[in-house]
Amino acid sequence: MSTVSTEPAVSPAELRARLIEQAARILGEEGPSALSARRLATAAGTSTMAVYTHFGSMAGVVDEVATEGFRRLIDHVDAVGTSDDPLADLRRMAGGYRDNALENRHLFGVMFGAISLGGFHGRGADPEVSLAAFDQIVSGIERAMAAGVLREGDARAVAAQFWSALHGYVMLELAGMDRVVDDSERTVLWPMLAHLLEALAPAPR
Amino acid sequence: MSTVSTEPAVSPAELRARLIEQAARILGEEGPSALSARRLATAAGTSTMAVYTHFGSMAGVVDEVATEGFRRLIDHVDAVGTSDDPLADLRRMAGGYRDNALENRHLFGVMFGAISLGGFHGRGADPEVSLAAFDQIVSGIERAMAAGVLREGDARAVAAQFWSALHGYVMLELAGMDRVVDDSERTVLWPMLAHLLEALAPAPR
DNA sequence: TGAGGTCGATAACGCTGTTATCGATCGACC
DNA sequence: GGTCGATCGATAACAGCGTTATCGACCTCA
Repeated sequence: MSTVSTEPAVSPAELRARLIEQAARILGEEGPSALSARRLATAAGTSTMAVYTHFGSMAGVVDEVATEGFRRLIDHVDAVGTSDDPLADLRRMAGGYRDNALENRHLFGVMFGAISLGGFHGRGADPEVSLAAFDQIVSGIERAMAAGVLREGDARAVAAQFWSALHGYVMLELAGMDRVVDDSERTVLWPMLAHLLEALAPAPR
Repeated sequence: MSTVSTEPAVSPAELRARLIEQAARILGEEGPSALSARRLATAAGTSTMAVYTHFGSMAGVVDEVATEGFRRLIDHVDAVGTSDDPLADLRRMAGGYRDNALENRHLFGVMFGAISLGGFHGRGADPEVSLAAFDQIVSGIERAMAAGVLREGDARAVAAQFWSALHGYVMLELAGMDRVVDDSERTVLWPMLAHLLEALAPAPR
């Protein structure tokens, strides 16, 4: 028998990807407190040093995971597709946004919670990726304007309003604040978005 | 000279209050990563054990600080007072909410960020206090309904919509997302709230 | 075949949250 | 008035944390 290792001998790039993947998994399954350098390294089958050669610090890991979270959000929202009813598309985008947040609550927290306790919080996700997520909403608004169901105007500003309202509802829901109002999905989220879009509708002539 | 100590000999209740006060101060001045049991104990002039006898764990401290944050928010919003223009009052409440968040961003993060990294997050603030904060908004909405500038309806549901939109804008601003839209206070926050209230206005007869 | 450089495994630093132990101090009750 | 009981906090220890220095192994290119 030779001394040749029978192990796969992963490349640095593979290892890096595996670290991000495992970090996202641990975060999602066990929450923020379970994500440590040693734990992450073991899960990825390597040593803690690999974490530091690839990401510099745990904050670097978090930034990378946050970016990954935005990529998944984009995919999730993209999956709802488009129809010939741009307002319905916006509603379905909102639903996708919310579903993604509820299914990946810890990941969502990292994406937006520069605010973190006891924690490493780095500089946040790659702006290019988080901007792409915002651009999805902008596109949705633009389609609605082009179709004449929303008043023409600054699509980015309108998209930011839509996003703020949606995001706020989701954040409050994640924080458990939805308990202050019963059945809030039916009496808060959808009416709120409907009101916003209604006020942005073209003036009746 | 007797052996009587010249120290103040603080009571347990005083010490507890001092711990909460110092925890809020450290968090506000130096951020989440500076808040440790030893650091907190030293700042309050005691030992780490005091933290555990009074709060059980650091998570307990965080819950208490979050509750304190809601109390300060309530005071801040209360300070705007009321006028005979309920809609203007709502706008000023929103301004107070936002100002409070920007001035105490770490505290704000703890209040709503059950989401925390590497962290202790406990069960959140005392529901009674956070509910009181929500009730401020409900009262504002009720006054507007009573004055006939908002359509009569479920004030709690409407308040939740108002809160969601406001909260979402503030959270995105704290996360640095306001950079995706220029001058967002003027083109996002106020127009968004105006649109929401406009859609909730009584139907013209 | 050799040289250079990248990458990760090992071990150590000071710090963290948390707990066991124990002494002091204060109030109640006989 | 004196003693008993309980509450509270100071000390010291534990395992685990992020991070770093060291160093050996490997892969690439000449």
